[in-house]
Order: sequence, then structure tokens, then C-alpha cells
Amino acid sequence: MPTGGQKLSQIEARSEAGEARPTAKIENIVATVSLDQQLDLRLIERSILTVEYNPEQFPGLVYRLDEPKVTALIFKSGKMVVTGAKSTKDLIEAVKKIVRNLKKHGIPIYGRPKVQIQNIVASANLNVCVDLERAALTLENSMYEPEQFPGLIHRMDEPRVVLLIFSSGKMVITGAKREEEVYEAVNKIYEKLKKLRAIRPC
Amino acid sequence: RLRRLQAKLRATTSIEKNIEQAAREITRLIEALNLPRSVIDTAMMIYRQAAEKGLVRGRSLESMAAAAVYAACRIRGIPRSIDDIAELVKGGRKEVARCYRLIVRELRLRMPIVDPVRYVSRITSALRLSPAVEKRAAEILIRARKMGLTAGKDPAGLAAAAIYIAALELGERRTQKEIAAAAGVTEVTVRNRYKELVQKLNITLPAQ
DNA sequence: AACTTACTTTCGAAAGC
DNA sequence: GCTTTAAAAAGTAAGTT
Repeated sequence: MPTGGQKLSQIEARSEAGEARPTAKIENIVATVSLDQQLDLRLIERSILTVEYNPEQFPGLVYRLDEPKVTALIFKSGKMVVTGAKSTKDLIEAVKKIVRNLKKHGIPIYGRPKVQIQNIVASANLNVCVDLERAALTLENSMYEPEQFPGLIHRMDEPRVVLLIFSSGKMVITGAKREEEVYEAVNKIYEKLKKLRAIRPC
Repeated sequence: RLRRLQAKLRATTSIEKNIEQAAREITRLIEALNLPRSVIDTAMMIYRQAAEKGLVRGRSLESMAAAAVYAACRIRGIPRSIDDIAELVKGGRKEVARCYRLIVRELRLRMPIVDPVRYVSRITSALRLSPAVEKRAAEILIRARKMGLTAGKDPAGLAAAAIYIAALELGERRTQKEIAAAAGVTEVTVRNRYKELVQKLNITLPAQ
């Protein structure tokens, strides 16, 4: 078990004994932001030429920021969805930049934006291969349909996340609301696969 | 209390009528796919359980019936892809797949993992290959699975590659194009699987 | 045959059809 | 349910060169 509080991404892939250790990386954070005010999307569309806005197709206005590289969907209710951030810091920085930019272009913003993380997507590597057939037969709440998708889909109860596990030992974790849940899920699935003897050397 | 009884009776009648109609649809699909009659019983049992759990509400009967047939084929080890079945209904592959996942999850069905060996005879017979090729292809697939080469790969592609190799070994060569068409995968997939099997199983093909 | 691009699966929120 | 966004995993597909 890794040292408490330390992020898996900072932990070495292998201990001195040579035992494989999982590594994880946050790939995408999806968050909602509330500005608590109505917005005139047509005004934003006229002021900022780089946005996309097709209300017939989708009610949100698409705003892309280069640094941090995120995409925001802005709605007339003053709520938005920000996707693409690789860290909480990037997310906060991006929201500040977007609000600052709107103001700079003459769109008045009154209150402080309220940010809520809705989903965290991460990739991880157990650094050992997984016997998917064995895992599929012994792991609860899992689905493995190689005709349709090469990964085993596992719905974990606690933390409540979904994992896409591949035979290479690499995986995708999604549905997490806190970064800690990602590391918790990776450690938990690693221990469980070991217990089920569904781990094999690569 | 009479009202409740009537409502319950009405609901039961409604479900029974739905199941009757589904039985006709399931029979149609099974005949169109040339599946053994025994699959009907399994598919009907699955559909009935799904209907009784209320999984049919708001979903097309056609797609749910197709999903039940696909699940029945899986349980009975009959090699039919979800596309083979989905192309016979208007909902499309995506909806049939969604219904199938719903059925498996809600009824907590333990689906056996698709065995590529099951696809072999279907492909070899379409190409008029000998039983010897069939037997050899199965051996290759069993060895491949033991070595962990089949995880995550499309069983049809694996079967196609094993047959390609077995046919070459036994002097009954078929082109990758012919085999790919019979298996319902692309030539690129047959080639990729074939290369990996030959390399990792140390298979030596006859010269030329 | 290589490359490129693109689609399969998973997740969540937004507003409206 | 759908529409739109982003991102990863590994396999398969399709179009070019």
C-alpha cells in the first residue's frame, strides 16, 4: 500500500524488491461552473469570433481556451460545462481566464464562479498483465465482450467508478468525483485481481 | 380492491400479449438466421424474464427480441455476432447492443466468454475446407489462448487467422481475402492476427 | 504494406427537443 | 433517448499513398 496522502503518479513503478506498482494519471476533468446570472449568448458570439454557436443543434455555446487547453460549453442560464482540464489547478485557472476574457469583451459578469467537479477520467498502468477471462469469470459487476470492445468493463461500488481494464494491465478509470477516488480504485482493483489470481507476468 | 385486481389483471394481460408478440418476432429471427429450434426456448425464457422485470417498457420489442436471441446464442455457444442479428431489425446494432447489456445486467446473466473455436466450423464449411483444417485451426486457437494471445481480440478475427494458417499447413490454401470475407472481418485483421500467431506460437509455414 | 483518421466502450453536466 | 465537449485504453475499419 502506498504511503498515505502520496499520489500514485509520483510513486515509482517498481519497488526495490522488483514488485510491480501501479501508476495513474488524470487525463480529463469535467466540471460545471455557475455564474448565477443570465447570459446573452448572441452577444458573446458577436464579441468573440472564435466561439461556435448553433442553437438549433445544441443550446450551448462552445468556447475553446488554448492555455490551459480546455473547452467550455456556455449556456444562457449562466451555467457552463468545462472539459479537458488535466488537473484541478488547470481547471480553476481556465475558469478564471474564461471569465476574465468575457469581461474583456464587454460581457458583464457579476459574481464569483462556483466550480463543481462532476467527473474525473484517468488512465493507469498496473505494470503487470491481466488475465481478462479469469477476471471476467470471477469479478462481480463486470462485462467482457471482446467482439465489441477489447477491455473488461467493471463497475466498482466503492468508490463508485467504472474501470475499463485491458490485458496489457493498462486501464481507464471514469466516474470519479475526487482525485483520491481514482487512486483508491486503482489500488483496490490491483489487490482484487491479485487475490483472484487474474494477474500474469507480461 | 376490485380496482387493484383489475389493474393487475390488465397489466398481466398486457405483458402476456407483449410476450406473445415477442415469440413471433423471436421465431422470425431464428428462422432467418438458420438457428436450431432449441434456441427459441432459451431466447423466450430470457425475454419473458426481461418482460416480467419491466425491462421492455419504452423500448422497441424488436430490439429486445433481437437482444434475447443474441443472448440465447451466446449461452448455447452458437457463433452469431450481434451484427448478424441486428441487421435483421430496424433498430440497428447500437440499440440491440444496448438492450443486450441491459438484459445481462438486470437479469444478472452469467454470459460465457465467446470461444473463437466456435467460429471455426462456420468459416471452414463456407470455404469448403477439410475437417483436418478445422481440427488444426482449433488446436492453434487453444494454444493461443493458453499463451494469452486471444485477450481482447475479436474471436472471428482469431478464428480466421487460425484457419488461414491451418489451411496453409495442410495444403488447402485460401487467400486472406476469401477467409476475411467468410469471417466477416477485414484482410488487415486476418493479417495482423496471423502474424502474431505465427510469431508467438513459433509456427513454421511450409515454403512458398 | 504503411499512414491517417475514425469509430467501439465508459462517465457526467448543461438546456431543449 | 438525443444533441455537444474531452480523454484514455486496444482493437478494428476505411481511405490514401
